[in-house]
Formats: sequence, C-alpha cells, structure tokens
Amino acid sequence: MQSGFTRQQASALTGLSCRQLDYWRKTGLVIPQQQTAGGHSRYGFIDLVVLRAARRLLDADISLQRIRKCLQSLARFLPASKHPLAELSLVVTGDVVLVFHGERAFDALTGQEWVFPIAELAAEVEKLQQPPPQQGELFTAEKHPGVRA
Amino acid sequence: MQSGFTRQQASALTGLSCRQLDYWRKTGLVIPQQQTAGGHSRYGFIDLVVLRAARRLLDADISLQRIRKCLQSLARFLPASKHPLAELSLVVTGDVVLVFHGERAFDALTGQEWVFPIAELAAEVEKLQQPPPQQGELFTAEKHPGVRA
DNA sequence: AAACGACAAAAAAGGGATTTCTTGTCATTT
DNA sequence: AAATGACAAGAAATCCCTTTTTTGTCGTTT
Repeated sequence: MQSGFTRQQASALTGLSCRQLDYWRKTGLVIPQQQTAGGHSRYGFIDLVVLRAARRLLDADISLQRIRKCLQSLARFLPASKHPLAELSLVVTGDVVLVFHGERAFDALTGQEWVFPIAELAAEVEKLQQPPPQQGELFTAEKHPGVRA
Repeated sequence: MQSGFTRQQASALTGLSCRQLDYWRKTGLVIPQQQTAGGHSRYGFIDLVVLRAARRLLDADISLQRIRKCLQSLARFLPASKHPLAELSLVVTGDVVLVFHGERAFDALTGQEWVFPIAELAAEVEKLQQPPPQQGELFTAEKHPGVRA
C-alpha cells in the first residue's frame, strides 16, 4: 500500500506538467508532504487539493505569483479540519481571489476583510430621515427611489 | 414640505464635500434625483445610500474611477425592490469590488461570476483515490485533457 | 445658498522599457 | 522514473515618465 502519489500521478491527476510540479516544489509553492527513502516526492491528499485549486486559478488567468500568496492564506484554512472545506469557497475575479469562510470573506492575498452590507447603509440613512423633525421645512423627506442610471 | 436633501445636507450626512457632490453630479457619478424649480439639486434617499456607499469605498482607497464602474452595477441591484438590499453586500478588496446577492458574487466591474467551493475539489480528489486499485505499478492513462498553453 | 469657472496640487491611470518569473525542452545524473 | 541543470521563449511584474482625474480654494453670478 502506497502512501502518496508520485510526481507523474500528481501530474496526471491535476493536469499540471511535471516541469511545473518540479518548479513549484523547488520554489516552495507546493512541497510534497512526503518523500521516499531515496528522496523522491510523494504528494498527499491535501497536496492534490491544493494543486487542483492552483490549476483552476491558473485557468482563470491568475498569475502564479498571485497564486503563491493565495495559497499561503488558503493553507491557513485547509489544515484546520475536514468540515471547513465544505464552507470554504474561492471567488476569483479579474484581479483578486477571495477566500470565503462561512459569512466572512478574506482577500486571499492581503488577508484583510472588507465586507459591508448595503442594507446597513440604507438603515443609517433611514435613521437620519426620521429624527431631525426640526425647522418645520427642512427635513421631511420622501421614501421612494427612482434610481438613476 | 420639501422632497429631498439639499447639497449641503447631503454633504453633512455623507461626509463628502460640496465640491465632490458638484463634481460627481457634473460628471454623472451621482445625479440628484430631483431639482427645484430653480434648478437646484435635491438628493433623494437612494442618492444618499449611494453616496454613503461611495464614501466607504473611497475610505477603502478605491479610486473614484473604479467607484464609477462599481456604482453602475450597484445601480442594477438597487432599483429592484426593497428586500434585496438586505441580501446585498459589497466586498471590497485591494483591487475589486464584488456585489453579493444571496449566494452569488459578481464582480462589480465586469459583472462576471467566478466562484468555486474547495469541497468540490476535495471531493474530486477523493474520488480518485478509491477507484484505482490496479496493478501495483502505476497509473496508465491520464484523465486530463492536458496542458494549457 | 447653489451653480460656475478658473487655477493648482494631489491622486490615479496609461504607456513603454526593463527586469524577473514560469514553463517547455533537452541532456545528464541518481 | 525523478531530480538537476541549462537555454530560451513567453508572461508577468516593476519602474519611470506623461497624461488625465479629482478635489480644494477663490471669486462671480443667480
């Protein structure tokens, strides 16, 4: 019984070239969890998940350099447990990769979180309409929107 | 009884300068929903929500030009109804603004959607571990279409 | 007040050249 | 096979300079 995937197997299973796996290992992007006595690579389950994630990011035209940073933060989540995976999602857009963990969204690169609900803004504004019942002609406001372009 | 906020009120309520409101109006970023007979601006409820959203984006170091594009897509959601607001969220990161509507995430700029769950990847990999109980040698064929350009 | 116009400083976007990073391919070694 | 090393093409990032946007401040006008 084997304890991991060889470079070639990992390549076949992820669609990445051996050259890439080598380079990625050498540069620390994805280092196989195990090694044979002779010093040969043996990729583990998590490795494959990460490799496939990287593959998809590449397909989405995310540069390797950006992926490097992304995987770092992704690595912070993966080790956790098995459940989190189900709650984990990646959102990839033109320029950014976000890691979603439940309700929260983190920039996979900076790790910063920046989410805010529109409803919150609406609530704030709404609150401003009622309170100031002052100079009988200033505030009184209207309710309805007629949105602009 | 009036129907809207004056420039100065809007300024006070959003923290934006009158100069900005003027410029934004002139350049079409946020055009007051109404006008007085004399041609003076009267900002409406939605205007304030949009202005405050813009304000927060500015605070997050999103450039005005980017905000211009963001608000365009935001405008596509706001007009909808009243409920959506509660489900709407903005995620702002270094480079991108995403509009979240329920489960979906849209790039506020391009409108493209690109989300994928990690669990999915894990499931795929997991499926690959069980089936191949073959000749103790190695995998024969590759599953993947192969290489990208 | 609010709108306008003008001038200037600050911020952001663009463009082009240069440098660094990735990946393929091939040969050699373990 | 897998790991290494080397050469080269292509992709991406970085830097620097120029152009465009934004915003503040002043004066005038409505």
